[in-house]
Amino acid sequence: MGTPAAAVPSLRALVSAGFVIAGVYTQPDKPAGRGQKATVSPVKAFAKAVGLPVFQPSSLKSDEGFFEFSGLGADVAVVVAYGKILPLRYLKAFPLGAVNVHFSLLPKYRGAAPVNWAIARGEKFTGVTTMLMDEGLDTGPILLSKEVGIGSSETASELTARLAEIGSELIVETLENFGSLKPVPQDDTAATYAPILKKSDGLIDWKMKADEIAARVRAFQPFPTAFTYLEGKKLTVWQAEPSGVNPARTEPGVVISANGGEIIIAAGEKTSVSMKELQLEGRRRMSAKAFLNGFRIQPGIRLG
RNA sequence: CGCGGGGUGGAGCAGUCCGGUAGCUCGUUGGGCUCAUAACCCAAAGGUCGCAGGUUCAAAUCCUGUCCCCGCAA
Repeated sequence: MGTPAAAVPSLRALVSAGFVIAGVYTQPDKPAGRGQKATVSPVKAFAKAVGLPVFQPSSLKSDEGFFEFSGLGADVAVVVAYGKILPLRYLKAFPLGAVNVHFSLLPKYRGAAPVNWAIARGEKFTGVTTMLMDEGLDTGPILLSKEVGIGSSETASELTARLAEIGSELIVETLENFGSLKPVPQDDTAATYAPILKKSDGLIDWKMKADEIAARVRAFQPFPTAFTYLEGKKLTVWQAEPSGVNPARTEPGVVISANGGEIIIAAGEKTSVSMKELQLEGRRRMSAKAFLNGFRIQPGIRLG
């Protein structure tokens, strides 16, 4: 059971490892993108490509839906970013229960956006964990986990792709050694949460320190992306890095300089940020240098 | 038929409303200046204005159709 691109490697790995897939559950096709075209989830696209049966219930509450699920007669359910809360009876439908692949080192970063928040908080490493699912939110006993370093300039998109691959190896290893693994209860006192990201989380608060802003720029990709406003238009920041101190104590959000291919913005606590890659609404993303060729930004104007 | 913006020399943009020699910043090439430079000065190359029709003496600009890109909303 899974939906986004991050779930595909696990499904592929299970197929390659020789596991028999009784069925693939994924979110229903939804109107998305420009012109509200029906969009197929990456997991569905892969499943259909390799000829696996696909199920896309819009709700898991009905009895018929559950009987269809339990009727698959599988040994275990594998869940990777499915996007729905599984009712308890689903977790107990098969002999070995349900195993989840979570992209953090549990009990840290429980929740929907573990990769994003790990980067946003400036973590140096995170990881992947497989666990037996219980009723709570990512609270089940741990089966296996693997630590993974976070690159200093790595975006959440890039890290998610890496973790997805590592997770695919971990889920295969978990299932192949299932009998000998001892589920270890999580230390709830050490738990932290990674709540689902909202659009508004992307709005840059220029009063934060430069390294925090830069971390969020990397953390909030591909959604909701870090953004600010330039003369009333939304300006998405795709790449940024701390740019030393802010000697003149310019107010946060004010442009300090904009030439030579660099756009320096004042941030909190006398720091400053260099915006390297930008995208103005309606335009495509481009380097700061290219941006300056067409948009003359004068020092002194305020963003946000 | 969800809303909107855009496709103009290698890059990013202006010009389109009020048709009539295609402009700006950057880059490139050559030359100059300088101890030197992403600095400065001079010069040059480079564009069938997304594509196809139409209107007109004349279309980047007006009309019709079509392809592609982007933001919002989901």
